[in-house]
Amino acid sequence: VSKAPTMNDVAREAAVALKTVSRYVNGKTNIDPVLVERIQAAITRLGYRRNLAAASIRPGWTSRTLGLIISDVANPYYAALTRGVETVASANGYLLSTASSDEDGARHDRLVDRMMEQRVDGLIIVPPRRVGRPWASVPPPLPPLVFVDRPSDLAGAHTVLADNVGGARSATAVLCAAPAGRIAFVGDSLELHTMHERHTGYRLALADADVTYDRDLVSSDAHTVEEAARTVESLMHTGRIDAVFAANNRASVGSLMAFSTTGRRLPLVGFDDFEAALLSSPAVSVVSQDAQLMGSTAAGMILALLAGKEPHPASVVLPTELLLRGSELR
Amino acid sequence: VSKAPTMNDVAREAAVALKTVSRYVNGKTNIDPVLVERIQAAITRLGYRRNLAAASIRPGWTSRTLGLIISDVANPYYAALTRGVETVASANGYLLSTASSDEDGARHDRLVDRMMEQRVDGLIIVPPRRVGRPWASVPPPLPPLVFVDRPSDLAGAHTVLADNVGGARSATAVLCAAPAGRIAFVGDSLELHTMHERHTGYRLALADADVTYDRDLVSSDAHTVEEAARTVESLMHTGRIDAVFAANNRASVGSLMAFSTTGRRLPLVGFDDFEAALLSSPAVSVVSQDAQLMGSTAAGMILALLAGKEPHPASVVLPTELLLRGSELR
DNA sequence: TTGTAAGCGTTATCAT
DNA sequence: ATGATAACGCTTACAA
Repeated sequence: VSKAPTMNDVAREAAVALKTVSRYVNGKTNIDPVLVERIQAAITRLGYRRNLAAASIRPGWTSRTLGLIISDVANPYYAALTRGVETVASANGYLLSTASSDEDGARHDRLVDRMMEQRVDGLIIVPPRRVGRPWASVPPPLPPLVFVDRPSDLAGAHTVLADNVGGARSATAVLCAAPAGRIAFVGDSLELHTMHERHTGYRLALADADVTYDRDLVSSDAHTVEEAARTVESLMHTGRIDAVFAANNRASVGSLMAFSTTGRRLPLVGFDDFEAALLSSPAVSVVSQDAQLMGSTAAGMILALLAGKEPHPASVVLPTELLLRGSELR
Repeated sequence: VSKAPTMNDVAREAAVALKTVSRYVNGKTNIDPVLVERIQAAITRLGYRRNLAAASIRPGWTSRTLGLIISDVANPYYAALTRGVETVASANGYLLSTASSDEDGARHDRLVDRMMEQRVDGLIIVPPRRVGRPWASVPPPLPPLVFVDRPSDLAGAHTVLADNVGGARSATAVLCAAPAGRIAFVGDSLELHTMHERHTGYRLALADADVTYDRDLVSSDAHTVEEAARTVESLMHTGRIDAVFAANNRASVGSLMAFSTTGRRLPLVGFDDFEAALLSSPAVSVVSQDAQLMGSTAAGMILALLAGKEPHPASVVLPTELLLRGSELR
């Protein structure tokens, strides 16, 4: 591995001044065509590639790199979000540094520090469940920051969220519409922001339909598909539920498994779409959230901030869509 | 947004020389404890963060950043691969720049150039379907390079592939084992390396079982789930097939849809695992490939190269695993 | 142990 | 239009 040729090498090879090469490389037009020819030739002869890292340390210059910290790329939801960010970034000439925090605050903080040290131009962040250091304690200057999927502890921060309350409310409302009563809420811990919101939507829909809220129908410890399946099964055995609102896709899949083992199905609507939803019969109705749009929206806000514009609105709540496919029916 | 404090600012604030701050920041031990104290204080007071981009342009220094170019992060397979790379990179203090080529050669080449200009230390690459410029035409020096999932046109390149031939062979063999005859191959274009290999495995298994190869049972235009479903349906209507080898997960899902619409199922084994596989009954047997392991293996090879070691072996073919879940039976 | 000075590859100022 | 020369923030000989 030899050393990469520098702009200086090109200048020497083309017998012009360093600055002229710089001008050429930066697309300046006022250059003698003869010299352009010589420079062009020297560049291809030497195989010169500009060093953007070196250029970025000049005042007023940037790395043209965005940072994205999510919880786990392997999760399809965050993968889609990543794609959204990437598409916008790339279309605007930005590279994207990605990293997964695994919901760990300390790890998350380390990644933030690392990206700031690398001088990314902007940071898009999914706050981890187990939060770490408060944002207020991070010394300025901070790069443009946008939080996605969950709110952050930073006051007045730019945020892109999904309408968890509205989505859960409409899903539950559909289940209420059938002339039946008891609708189970199956999900993860209510300490999680999204779960809390979906639970709120669930309660609002019940209230809308004059159904009394029953704490015993709410299960918030379905962390895995298997746990969700067991939960739904036991709720079905008690015979006290007539329908299921699955508050995340693990709960949806768990419900399907419970239906399959008990040989009996109940009306079901899930939150967040999943691949298998179309394959079961009836197909599973879901509240779908557009993760990719979330990502591209966040990236757009970062770009606005980088352009010196304050994005309007400062924060966004993206609507969800209720996809009725049959499973909501009795 | 004020200007970030520099090492010089810290030196002035702590009333020491620039070099001493540099020593401290780089973890050198031989520093007067009194000065350490002063420097530490100045750093927190000013909120100093080192500028890694600036450090990286010094000779012998690197950006400690890896680049990863895949076809699409939103594809669960590549998302898993990304996670594998990311985990290893992050554990070794490397940041990861990711980008999707969308299988487009020109786009891919642009991303490669961009990452090389940004001076990433190493590049992990999934060659796009519609290839662009040959690697031999890229002027040196090239960073350490590892190709994943598909072979590249670069002679002697380090590569990490899945055992597509072996996986398809074992899957087809299982279907041959049942005392039946005609096994359909449903997949995408055979021009794709992975498809070609899986088709080869399919043929080898047929030969192993003394079953004659019938070109009419091979469909290589199932680009989408819907197309695959239609293909399988029409094959079933002709009544000429007794089993299906689905050569990718779109074909697997399409087969399930065809079974559902025709109300009749055939023995089925798919290539590449998918979420819905466990939900259908019987559960779908698949050849599973460990994309995450592929990513971590590739990252490990890059790290070896960066450490000056030649990785052994220079290229890897990762085994696949045949997961029998019931759908392979009559 | 600490400081001075040079230099990494680039861009910007300001003469020419 | 072109070219010396000085930055940018950092590390490292080399001197003190």
